[in-house]
Amino acid sequence: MANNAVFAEVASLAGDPGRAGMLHALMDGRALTATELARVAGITPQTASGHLARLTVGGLVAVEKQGRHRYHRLASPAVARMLESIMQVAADTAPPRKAFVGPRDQALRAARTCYDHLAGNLGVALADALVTRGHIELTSDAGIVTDTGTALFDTLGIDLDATGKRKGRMLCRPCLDWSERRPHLAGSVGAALCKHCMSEGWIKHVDGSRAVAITVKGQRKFREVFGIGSVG
Amino acid sequence: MANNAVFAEVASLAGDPGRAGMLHALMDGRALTATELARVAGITPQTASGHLARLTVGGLVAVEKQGRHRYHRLASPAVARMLESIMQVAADTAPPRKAFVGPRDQALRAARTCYDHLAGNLGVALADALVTRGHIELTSDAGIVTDTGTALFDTLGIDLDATGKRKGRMLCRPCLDWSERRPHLAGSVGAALCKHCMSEGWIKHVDGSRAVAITVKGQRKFREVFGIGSVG
DNA sequence: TAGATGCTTCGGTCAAGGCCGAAGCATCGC
DNA sequence: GCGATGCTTCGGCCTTGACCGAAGCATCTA
Repeated sequence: MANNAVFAEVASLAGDPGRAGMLHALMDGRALTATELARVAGITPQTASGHLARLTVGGLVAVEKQGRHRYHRLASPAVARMLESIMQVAADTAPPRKAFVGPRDQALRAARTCYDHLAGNLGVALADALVTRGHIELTSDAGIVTDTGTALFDTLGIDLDATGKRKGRMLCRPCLDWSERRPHLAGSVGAALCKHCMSEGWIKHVDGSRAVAITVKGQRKFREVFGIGSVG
Repeated sequence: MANNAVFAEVASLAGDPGRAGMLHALMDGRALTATELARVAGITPQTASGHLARLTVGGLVAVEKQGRHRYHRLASPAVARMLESIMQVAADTAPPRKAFVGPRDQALRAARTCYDHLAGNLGVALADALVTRGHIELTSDAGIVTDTGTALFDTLGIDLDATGKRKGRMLCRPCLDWSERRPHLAGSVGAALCKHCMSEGWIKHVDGSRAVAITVKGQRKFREVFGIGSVG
């Protein structure tokens, strides 16, 4: 079955440490240059270039040329979901690893973006708050925004209609967090919420990583709106 | 970051043609012996044995000893979802491949199991029927069983409560079909439906593959209950 | 036009791992 | 017990591909 070969090729593309590092870095949804990706993956630019070429023809990465820079990003949300699910399994497999959490790791666990939505301690706390306040309902399979949730998002100025084709009820997707092992909010609703937090200046990206920092304004807002205390 | 290495290892485990073939075969949710898996993957038993050992320590496969047989199955639903998502990306990447669909491929496209739920032409047709009749609502992110849907499943004798912790609304998960490129019904609801079809004798597994055949009784039932004509 | 910067291609080295044949254990049936 | 069957381990062959240094191309700046 030829299909099988394609499957193996896609999986093996993600199965190299160098490429895995680059894909990991791209999981924040932004587009990065080859040199940046080489640095985070700990390889030389020419090696990264070869990897990126393979990832591009393999359909995992899309590249956009801009002057002398070439910006690379994940080719589709489907790729992001695939990486998420691999991280999921990897987290299950992973050793206890209690000790040795570097500061960088620490920041990632506190709050990070997961392609287009929020994850980490903050992401889980937000999902928890929304659930306990009755704004959303979540199972391991799916989620729904309740009427009060819709109202809340409306007052916050989050446009759910724009992101997903709304028809009657608003559905959303839970995403099991690899660091917290509990679900956070993904899908179009999660993306809209993340985008809102970002544009309102409640959170901002830390240097060139997926980690995000909560601003002072964010601390206040998260407390006021969602009743979330100190996070991270 | 040590985490990255685990990620790459998990992905590379799925990234070998031999292992991919075996994992693909295990996607029907059943447990198979090493020899059976070797045959479907087209490798010798001793090679398969080595692969299976790696898959086991890697946490992708669980093994159960029974007499002189050792039955292998996917270690968790998370692994199944990971494989699904890889197939998803692989299908996007895949060439047009219009010609050259073997009879085996044909059967898979008509109807197959996807770990614990139904996929292929039949799976999509079922999802379509349930949606157009207002029994479920689906987006790309999530799904919900309506009141009439709950009633329908009740009269059919499908116990939704047993599979997922029911709390008020019943949520379910859509799963994009790699052959049809449209969503079919997954999650606990999809699993319950598939289990019901199987136990009622509406469908049955074809030899040792993921393909399922619709029985005569099934043809009648699918028409009566869901209004689905000839499928496949 | 000249130099700096980002990126890719080329060439060669080298380690990882997939593959099988043969042999070794375990378990079942008789 | 004894052979048959399922599976694993061992040893050796061989392909794949990851890696980097050096050089080449493209684009921006001055």
